[in-house]
Amino acid sequence: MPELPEVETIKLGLQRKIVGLTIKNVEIRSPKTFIGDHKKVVGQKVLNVWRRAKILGIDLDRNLTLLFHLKMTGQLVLVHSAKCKVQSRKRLSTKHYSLNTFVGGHPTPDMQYQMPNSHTRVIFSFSDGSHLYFNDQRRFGWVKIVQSEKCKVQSEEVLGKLGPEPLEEGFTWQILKTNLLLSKKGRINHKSQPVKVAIMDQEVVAGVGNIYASEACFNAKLDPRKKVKDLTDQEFKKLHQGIIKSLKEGIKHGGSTRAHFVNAEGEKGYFLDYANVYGKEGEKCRGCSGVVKKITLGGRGTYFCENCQK
DNA sequence: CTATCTGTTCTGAC
DNA sequence: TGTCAGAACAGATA
Repeated sequence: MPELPEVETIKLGLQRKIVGLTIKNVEIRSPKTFIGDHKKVVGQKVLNVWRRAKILGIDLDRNLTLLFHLKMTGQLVLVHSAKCKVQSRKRLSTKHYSLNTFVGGHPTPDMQYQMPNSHTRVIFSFSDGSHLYFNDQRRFGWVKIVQSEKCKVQSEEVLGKLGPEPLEEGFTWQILKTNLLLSKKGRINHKSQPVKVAIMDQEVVAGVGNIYASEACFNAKLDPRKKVKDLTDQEFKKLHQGIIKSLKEGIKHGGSTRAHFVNAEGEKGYFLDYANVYGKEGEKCRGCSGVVKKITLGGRGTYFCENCQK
């Protein structure tokens, strides 16, 4: 699932496995998905893998960086060795498979893990024989080549306008409050927005998507409908902590689920298990005796407990 | 079968 | 200026 915790999980996995390798080939199956001249990255070595908001970056030689955005249904699959290619579903052993592949992004049924599949848009081949598959069912995601130097945090040119990284030190409750209350031209005024909608703006805080926005409000015991301008300092503090907690739990989960990802039940277990409210409509609240309700805010599904989120 | 839902983000109309 | 629908697209689910 391509929100911050998922992209972070992919980053950690790729860091261990592709740094130092050289790209031997790039196959583009969906031209719209790849922006730039793919030939430029062939022959370049992977220097580093990083993340900013929901964007994944792979630094290469020659001041080149590959940027990935998975959008809603993007997925990255690294298959280490062609020798261990899975032949049929019956032979799909979790242990065997997880040793040789690394998967991150949008969950799909396990049959689809034979790579490439019908959703494969770009394939990178590395010097050690491994392959990185960029899959994206809805083709909203993209890969692009940019100059590494343009990826500096301050630069809006290639990464867009992004607020602070929620898991870094610079993200304090005061910064969150400032960004939420800031009103200046060219920027959305969040004051009259529901708090859940406001924290999904990447300029306020980077990387919070629809799931974690609901989860953050639950952790903060805050009604997602509450207007930003009505929040007290105490509530900004709770919101700040709620965001951090939800993302950290997501990362913890993303890391621990990876190995089980290929199980038959893996897909459902993927996020429904750890979420407190997301996707839990009608279920008992984990924090009180209430029932989780689903509403629409800013056009997006929103889950919360009316009883304990005030 | 049809209708409606979906984890993202940008654009343009009103 | 703020709000909203629609566009990119494809599949799962009711």
